[in-house]
Amino acid sequence: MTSHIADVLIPLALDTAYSYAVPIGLSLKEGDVVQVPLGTREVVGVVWALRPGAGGNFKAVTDLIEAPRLSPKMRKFLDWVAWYTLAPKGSALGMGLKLADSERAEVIRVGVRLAGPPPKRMTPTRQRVIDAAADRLVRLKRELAHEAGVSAGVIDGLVDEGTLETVALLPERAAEPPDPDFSQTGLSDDQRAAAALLVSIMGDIPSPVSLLEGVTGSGKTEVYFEAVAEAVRQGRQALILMPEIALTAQFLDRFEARFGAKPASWHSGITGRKRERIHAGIASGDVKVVAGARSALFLPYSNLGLIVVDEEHETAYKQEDGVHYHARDMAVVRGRIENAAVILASATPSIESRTNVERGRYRHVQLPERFGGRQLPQIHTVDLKRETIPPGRWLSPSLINAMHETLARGEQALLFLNRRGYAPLTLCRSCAHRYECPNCSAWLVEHRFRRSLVCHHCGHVERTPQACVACGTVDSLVPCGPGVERIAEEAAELFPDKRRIVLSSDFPGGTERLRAELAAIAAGEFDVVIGTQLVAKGHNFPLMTLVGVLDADIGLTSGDPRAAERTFQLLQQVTGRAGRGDKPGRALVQTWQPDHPVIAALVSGDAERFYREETRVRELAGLPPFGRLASLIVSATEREGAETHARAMAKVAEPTAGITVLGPAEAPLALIRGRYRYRLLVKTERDVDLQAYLRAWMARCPKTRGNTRVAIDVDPQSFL
DNA sequence: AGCACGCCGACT
DNA sequence: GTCGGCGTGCTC
Repeated sequence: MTSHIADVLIPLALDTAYSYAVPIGLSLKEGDVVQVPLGTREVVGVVWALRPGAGGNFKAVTDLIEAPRLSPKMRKFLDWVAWYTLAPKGSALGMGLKLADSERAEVIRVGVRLAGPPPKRMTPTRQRVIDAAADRLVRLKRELAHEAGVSAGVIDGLVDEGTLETVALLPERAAEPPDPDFSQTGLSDDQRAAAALLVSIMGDIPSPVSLLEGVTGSGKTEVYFEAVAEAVRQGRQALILMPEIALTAQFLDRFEARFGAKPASWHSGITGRKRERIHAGIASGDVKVVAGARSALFLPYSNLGLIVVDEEHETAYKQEDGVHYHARDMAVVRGRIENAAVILASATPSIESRTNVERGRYRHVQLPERFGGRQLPQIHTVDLKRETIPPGRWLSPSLINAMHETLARGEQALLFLNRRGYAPLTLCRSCAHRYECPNCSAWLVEHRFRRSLVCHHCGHVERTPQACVACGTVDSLVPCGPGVERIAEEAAELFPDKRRIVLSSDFPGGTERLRAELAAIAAGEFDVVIGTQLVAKGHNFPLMTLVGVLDADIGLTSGDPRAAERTFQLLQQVTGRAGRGDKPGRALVQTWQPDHPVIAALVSGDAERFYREETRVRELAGLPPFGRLASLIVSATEREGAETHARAMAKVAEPTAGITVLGPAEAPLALIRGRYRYRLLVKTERDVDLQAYLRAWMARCPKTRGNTRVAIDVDPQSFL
């Protein structure tokens, strides 16, 4: 006989909580983490609701798990995320709980110190240890061994002899507490005014959202640090969200310079004990400031006062597997639920954030100038219709001249081409065979360095053949078009004595080496940098005064409705790399269409102009002006199955008022790997509740349950 | 997510 | 004759 029933949500792809009987003697509260039987196994779940009643038909809750209880606000947030993203509630819970499930007791760390008489048998190594420990301070075993230049075994021996004693140390803190008044950075008048505005509205209810817009180098970070300081002064927590790649030592050092301690940092590389400590510290409120990638949004903050979304326009904030969500949008919602202020910071704000400013939903805080009077780069177009470039070459005479001038002054030049590999297309010169991917029929891209042909769609790799696979002719492969590797070859011929580096996401050696190379560039160890969009983001290169965009038209013609916006942002970011420090920089943008609105807006530096143009272009294309786009991803184990399925769903959807299927969109790489998936892009008219329609739509295709994932790109503000 | 159940192909 | 491949569906 029990008197209560617990509805337990389990972090699996289940949309409903399951009911369990609460055994007598187990006192539960809503939000408690519990263990329950499910089928043949035991799983962890969270009490989502508790109600009176006899649980005769139900299995019983096994036990209460020692883990921080999920607050009502956290549960509300997860419910909202599940509703908004059309994901099962259990999947949403998975994001908030998986972080906690390895909670184990903290091991007590031990240190050693000199305490007893010398050992009976003295040896030279033992003597070195005793000398090193002569000050009688407590040291970690490893540290002492290192200091004395001996192995840990010697220390153990001395502990057994009683010469050294072990001492329990306090557990290491997840993060040292930041001091909001550690050091005030010298802010300019503009920065001070912006910071004061952000700080002044922090306690407002409903919690305010601010768009902090400032060009590269205008000191956005220092400005939002003042808001972080204010949150800490108020005894509340602050979260700084950033794209994973931007979470660098450089950023943590800047934070430390301002606050005297590093923030807790949270990203996929933080594992094990450290992860648990930070998690527990956030739940208890000990950790005051977290700098993290998007998953940090789902941590159990006990008293969140501020969320900063740095580089808010970044597409990396979009999670495209499992639950689909945009971390920036979810941050706005979590801020509202937690009564925390939200600051969206960017040099190139997204269209939806601009729109929210225009509609008066977000406050616009602008930083007009580069800090310290730095100049914005001069941007010029190079009209490819007017310049003569020999076949097989891609650098225009204008760009080559500019490079000579720049390099002669000992400054750096960046050649930007958003295309990995050597050549995007490979043909056989004798039979015109075109190398395509066996899985997705996309062109295979030659990677000369790796001696292979790579599909940039699904990751398929094959060795570059010696002879044509179709006609057998030897050495007949012709590369068509340029990739960064080929540009590097051209630069090597033109500037043989200059130090060059090629950077792209397939850079050998992984993220760590990449970060080291970025630092080396900043330190001036290279003259010419050739890179893909990787170089557009995050890092500052103080010696770089020239940026050459080799083909500004890439991306403008893709079928993606956000192509223009993305290209504009990317080009504005990459040209913004030029002229840091006190050197004015310039950017040369090679293009076939100098009059294209994106290029024109880029050259004039007029983002507003771009935005107006973009809105007009979208209207002409029949697209909604912003947001209100959704993509449905239908997955199946066979390619044909997914495609047929998607088309069937489209048929059901078309007659539904307000939803138009725009057609298939290219599925992102992550979705293709492993399983074949198919993505449809749909739009809705103004004032149509997309969520409701998609729900109805999915209900009419019952077989799609669990097979369909829906990514929604709608302004969440309209649902608050 | 697991795990069971079920339906077809190749083996001691 | 079974063993085991995966495809499908359920878990309070």
